[in-house]
Amino acid sequence: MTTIRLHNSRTRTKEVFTPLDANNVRMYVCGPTVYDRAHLGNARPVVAFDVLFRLLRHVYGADHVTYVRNFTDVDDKINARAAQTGRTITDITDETIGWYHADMDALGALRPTVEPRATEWIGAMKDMVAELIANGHAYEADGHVLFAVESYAAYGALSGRSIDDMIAGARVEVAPYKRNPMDFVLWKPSSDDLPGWESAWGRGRPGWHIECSAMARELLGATFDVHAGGNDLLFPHHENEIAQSCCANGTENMAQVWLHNEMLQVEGKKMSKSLGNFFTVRDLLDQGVPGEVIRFVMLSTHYRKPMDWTEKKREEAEATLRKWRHATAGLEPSEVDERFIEYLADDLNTAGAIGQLHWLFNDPSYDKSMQRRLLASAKLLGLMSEDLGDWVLTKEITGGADRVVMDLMSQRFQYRQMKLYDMADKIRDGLHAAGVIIEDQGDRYSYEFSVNFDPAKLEGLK
RNA sequence: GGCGAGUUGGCGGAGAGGUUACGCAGCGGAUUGCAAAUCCGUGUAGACCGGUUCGAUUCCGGUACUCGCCUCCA
Repeated sequence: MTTIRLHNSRTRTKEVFTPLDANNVRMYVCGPTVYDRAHLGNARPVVAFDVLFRLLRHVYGADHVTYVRNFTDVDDKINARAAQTGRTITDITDETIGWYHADMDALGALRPTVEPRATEWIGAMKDMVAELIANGHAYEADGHVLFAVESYAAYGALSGRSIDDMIAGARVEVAPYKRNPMDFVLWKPSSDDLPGWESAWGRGRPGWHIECSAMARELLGATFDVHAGGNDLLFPHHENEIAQSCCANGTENMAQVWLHNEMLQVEGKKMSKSLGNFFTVRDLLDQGVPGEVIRFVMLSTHYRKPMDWTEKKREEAEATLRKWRHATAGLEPSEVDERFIEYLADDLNTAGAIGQLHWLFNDPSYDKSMQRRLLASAKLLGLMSEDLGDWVLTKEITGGADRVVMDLMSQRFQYRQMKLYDMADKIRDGLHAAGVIIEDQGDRYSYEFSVNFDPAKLEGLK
């Protein structure tokens, strides 16, 4: 069996992965707060940990892996959006979840086994809060329920900070009702105009961190195998999750392995909503960038390294996938390449794995056995699948442009036969400028539309 | 200020204490009316300063710089 190694943020080392139960390998990834379109940075953990999901399914069997990714659909940002637009909260969250699914599907991400919505698990959250109060790890104050960080000796272990350090450098709001400035909210009161649920502490709503702890426990158990998310969630979100879960469940660990992806950057800076330098996955898809190309770019950098999104990478990824898809059209996938899987099993080294795919592609044999392996292997990266391949071979272009291009191609062919090369080249250059890729093969020719294809640029050529 | 990650050839980006990463671009050649595509060949590295070693880009220490977290954020 393939040995998987993963870099555990908790121990800061790469460790051999051994599931608690090989018949049910369990992973949890923090999902989105659903108030807006997912930006490109949101897609990085989705794609990275989708590869982990595929790898685990490959190694342990598709029926033996449970992947939970939540939707945070109760949150102050959602409330603010509702107040600002006059729409209802469920209207906003339902729509945003639909967008999220559409966008992540376009990137070839498999749907997780379970996608719980926080609002469906309020009861479980209230139970957990009550347990934490009962065993002395939480207290009620001024309508809030707060977690007492000093009651948990291991608080700070994941992020490597002491409570004193945190207070020293803290910019947290110091509320008078907190015993310790670092204490965080488990339950907060809701005014009548905000979503709220009746509870032993009055009408209120859950704090952000308790949502993940409660849903993870309900769906995966008190301890499970992998908990993953963006590196910016490491503190405070994951630190707080551990505190809540371990104190409520009386366990030493919440998850065996914690994985954190590095940030996606634009122009060397983190892409984030607060900086306003972000664009959404949908923006790219609408510009004609295929989801498979976005995915390829994401996977060409290791998940624990910062990655810049650039136009050049997009072009290279597109050219590579186009080349692979043309050359392997009609080939049947065989088995997954061993060297490839070694890369992947080594802490999800997708960049190395792609390098191996390049190596397989340069297969000199007549039966193309290595290229058939490429096809089988690439599936583990979610690449080269049939459902993501439309962008290469499709000729369906709106507005009758296909007809126009065909006529121009045939005209050019005639000019060439008549050796009127100036005329032929003029058409070729014009088609090229419009984004049409031309290939001559002896007395035959073919063409294809690049993603930059712009029908308007054909106008002068007719 | 505290905590953490990183710095590889023109660009992107891996592995390995000594043996080709790989891709793109470049260069030379084949092919072509010329291109494109394809094929063959090929140059260029590992921030800086020390240490360990027969030998380090790879291990250890320090310096510089970049980035992230400490506040909602993937």
